[in-house]
Amino acid sequence: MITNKSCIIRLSRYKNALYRLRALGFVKVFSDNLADAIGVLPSQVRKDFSLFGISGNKRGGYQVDSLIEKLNTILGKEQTQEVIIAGLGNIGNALMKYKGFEKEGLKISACFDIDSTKYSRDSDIPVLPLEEMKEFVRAKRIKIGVIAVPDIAAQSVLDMMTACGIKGVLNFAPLRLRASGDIVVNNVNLELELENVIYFVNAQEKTKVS
Amino acid sequence: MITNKSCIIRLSRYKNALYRLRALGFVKVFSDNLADAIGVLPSQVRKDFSLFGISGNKRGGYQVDSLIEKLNTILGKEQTQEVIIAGLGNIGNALMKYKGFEKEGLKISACFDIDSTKYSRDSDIPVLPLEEMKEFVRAKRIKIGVIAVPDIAAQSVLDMMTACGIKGVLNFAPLRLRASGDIVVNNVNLELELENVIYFVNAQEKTKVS
DNA sequence: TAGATTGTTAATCGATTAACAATC
DNA sequence: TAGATTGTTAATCGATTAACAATC
Repeated sequence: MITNKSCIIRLSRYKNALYRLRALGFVKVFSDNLADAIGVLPSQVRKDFSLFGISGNKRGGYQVDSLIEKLNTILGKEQTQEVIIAGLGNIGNALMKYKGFEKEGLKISACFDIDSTKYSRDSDIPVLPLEEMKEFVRAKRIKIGVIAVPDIAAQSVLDMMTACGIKGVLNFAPLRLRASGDIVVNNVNLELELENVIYFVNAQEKTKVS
Repeated sequence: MITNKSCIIRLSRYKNALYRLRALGFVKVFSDNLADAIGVLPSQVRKDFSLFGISGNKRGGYQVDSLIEKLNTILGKEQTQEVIIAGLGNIGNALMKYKGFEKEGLKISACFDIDSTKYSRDSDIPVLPLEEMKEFVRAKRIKIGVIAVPDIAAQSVLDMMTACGIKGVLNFAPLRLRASGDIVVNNVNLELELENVIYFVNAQEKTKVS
């Protein structure tokens, strides 16, 4: 199934919206309920679903429970996903402590750093030397990693993760990484996101003046 | 100038690439140097530039210095942009301490929280009660805010920022905020980004098997 | 001059939206 | 049955890519 990122992001949003709707007592939903909820058109919802073979009932909409289940299967959320973090600086630390992941079925299994003062083998989420990554990842068969190290170290950490058998990476270092092999890299660049806000604010102010 | 987000993101990337190229000694660049650097096609580079009235020299490429200057002007980076953060939890804290912003001309001017134990009026970046946001923002004419508060508080903080005169927001709360008036909201949803990586890893594994 | 590169126009591509037949 | 909603096909839209004349 080849689909684009924004389509998958919409599936996640549908899923989140459905949990809210279910909490409100909804048992079935129509494409326009979901469309309203995430801010797209009803035909977009139906199109997305048909792309993944999700079907509802003509005139009867979709059953909330089974829809959530199907979306979770597609998104790989039937089981808890274990994730490791490389780099225990500001961002790595925030991610480690962030409570939002747990309720999404994401478990931070360990953090890795080069600074030995940060090591703590016995804490809830162990902090280990980078050199132990391969052993840990292989033993636990972990597929997902987060890169939160300084820019200059990011490429070598990606290479290390690739060598460990990590299959997907969320990268916070603000530079383009060269991926070798078939590893998926998704970049989050906070400076760029802020710069983007600033551009559109300035653009809006200019159009208002003119 | 109405353009889409990905075009502006590319402008930021060109700019970053140009700094690197300049550091390597480049005085002029061609569209295919820049294309290589950020991973697009040369015609994309020229198209983007022509959209913003940036022109080079036929056969002579673009002057690095003046190109950087023009991009910085477009991106609103001629002067330091002051930013406030609402919410001093894990993410807010990481952003406050993050060194990457400073060298991008972004200054965190203050943080706001409801927890009085976090207040520190005299630190380098003051931490203030939420109620003082309006006064602070108006006095300093701040236009950009970051929302890093818990989900349930996010909408009310956006409303507060709107009331303060904030024009652009980077939102880390994983839910869709309703913007009133002409405020720009850019959402960063870390759970969604991770979920996305997981989906594509699973998708890739499936195609490899078959 | 010949060759290289821009800037712009046209073609392509893919994603979103609209329309509507099928049907519950 | 009449009305509402899906699922899919066709139309639209916008962004990316290719092509090429202009020109340095």
